[in-house]
Amino acid sequence: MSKSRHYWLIKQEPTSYAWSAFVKDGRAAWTGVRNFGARNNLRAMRKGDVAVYYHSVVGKEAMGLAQVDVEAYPDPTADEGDWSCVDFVPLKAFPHPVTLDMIKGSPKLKEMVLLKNSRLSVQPVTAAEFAEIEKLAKG
DNA sequence: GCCAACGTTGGC
DNA sequence: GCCAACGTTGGC
Repeated sequence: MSKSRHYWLIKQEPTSYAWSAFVKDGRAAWTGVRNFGARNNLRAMRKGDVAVYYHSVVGKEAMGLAQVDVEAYPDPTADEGDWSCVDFVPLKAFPHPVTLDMIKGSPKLKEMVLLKNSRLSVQPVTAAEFAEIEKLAKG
């Protein structure tokens, strides 16, 4: 079993926490996830894994890449329940944001969880999908 | 354990 | 602003 980096997609409404704010902060604890599937994905992340940072609702585009800096630990914002968060740091901004329309228009991306289950806020991305997104981001 | 009702998310 | 999709809750 070779160890391989895993890829993810994290979703955030820019009116709540925009990519630009994340870059300015230089780090973010990804708290507030209250969905079991999303939580399990957070827990599966390993330091160094890379996540596509996607703006939902407003913009509907992938802005850049975040990297896992601290693996899952108890979410300090959870009053009750078994919830986790991870810490991300900005890795790089895309030269060109990848819009939802571009993703929908790419045959290689038609199986993305983003399209199949758009409500899941923390999703796995395959290596092939990730490579395609990076390609689209170059414009 | 089933399923209807409800709340939330997110695209349109 | 609307509504479809999904997850959660609660009655039975």
